[in-house]
Amino acid sequence: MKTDTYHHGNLKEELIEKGLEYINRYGTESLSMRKLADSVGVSPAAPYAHFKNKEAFLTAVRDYITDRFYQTLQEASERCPKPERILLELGKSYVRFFYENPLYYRFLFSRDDIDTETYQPFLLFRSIAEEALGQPKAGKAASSVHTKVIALWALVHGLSSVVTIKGAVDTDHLDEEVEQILGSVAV
Amino acid sequence: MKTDTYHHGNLKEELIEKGLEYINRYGTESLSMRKLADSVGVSPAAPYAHFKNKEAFLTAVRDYITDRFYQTLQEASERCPKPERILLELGKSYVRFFYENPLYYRFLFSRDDIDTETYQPFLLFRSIAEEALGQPKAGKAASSVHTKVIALWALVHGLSSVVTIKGAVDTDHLDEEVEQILGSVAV
DNA sequence: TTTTTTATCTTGACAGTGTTTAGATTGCGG
DNA sequence: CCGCAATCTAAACACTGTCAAGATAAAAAA
Repeated sequence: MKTDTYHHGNLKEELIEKGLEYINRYGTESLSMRKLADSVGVSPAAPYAHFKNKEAFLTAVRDYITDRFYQTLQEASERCPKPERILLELGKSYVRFFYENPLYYRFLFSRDDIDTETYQPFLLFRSIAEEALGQPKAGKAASSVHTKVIALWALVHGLSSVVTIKGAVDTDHLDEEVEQILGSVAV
Repeated sequence: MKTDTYHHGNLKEELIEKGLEYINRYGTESLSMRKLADSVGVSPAAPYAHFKNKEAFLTAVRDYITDRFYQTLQEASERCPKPERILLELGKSYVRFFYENPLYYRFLFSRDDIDTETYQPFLLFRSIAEEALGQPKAGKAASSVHTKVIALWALVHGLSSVVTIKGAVDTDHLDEEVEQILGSVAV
């Protein structure tokens, strides 16, 4: 708040938010710790009191975005009244999130340490999808549900990437398009 | 070939190949023009006789990879004898290409100037998919085929991304998995 | 309260980066 | 063979990530 104090106050949070803003506007490549520090009114080395290095900072921003993403999915699933439409709503939110923030997709998935068993957005997606597709019981049924979940996930995930490519999807009617596409592969 | 000449000979090509190799081994972030120049035995500024700047160089490498990708898809489609299986074979090659070169996916699609109408791999994919799904004639049928093509593209594209995420797909039996996933959404 | 500790920030430095400029070298067309 | 254009080197610039030493202030301990 007050800018002329020696101690900034909440530098860590402000750095993350400014970084988030910058990434969504200009991308990750041109982001520099020095510019970021300067834009917050702090010396070049100040951020290193809160982050071990640039990579650690970017990880923090990624975690921040991932949280937002997770919340978006959760809200979408809670908002949907009819259980037979929940997969459609979930898919639409998934794609819309990245459509509205085109640079997030590349940024989020540019790391290689994501694990299916710990990645919260996927775990949420999976549990909802499993419920909607019918609980897996045993044997062949379970593996069939599993592949279908992966297929659906890959589909919305791919759509999120494809939607940023010019001419692929009519983004003026994004929700309808996504719904149609999801419908065309028989959810 | 001979290293001790003032003029390198084919610096441009060698830079691209070395860059390609580096990216696939260490990723794009840590790639530097100076290291690259050094690894080819040339002074730091030499690459700039062939590329306007780093971005232009990376674009050249992207184009190079995109060509390889295109050829891979084309070969897969030509290799497949049965027309009813061509979509499966195409999808498997698509995914396998990025599975074998995990860093290519991020690198290729980190630019935002891809256009559906000029991006060769997509044009190839579309023409094959349209053929396999039945030529669009007019009216509703055409738009139905179009959405299905986008859906399939998004699916294999998403799988290419998902396949690099730990635990998502059993990569020991990649082809079978992909075939099963494609089958589960009724191609 | 006063004192001590700890977290936070600044200053100054270093190596590495992209890139430009001026000049050296060389292959090639006349 | 000569001159031109392409290709390279050397030297420089601004900028980057990041570390070490010290300044400041907030929090904890006395």
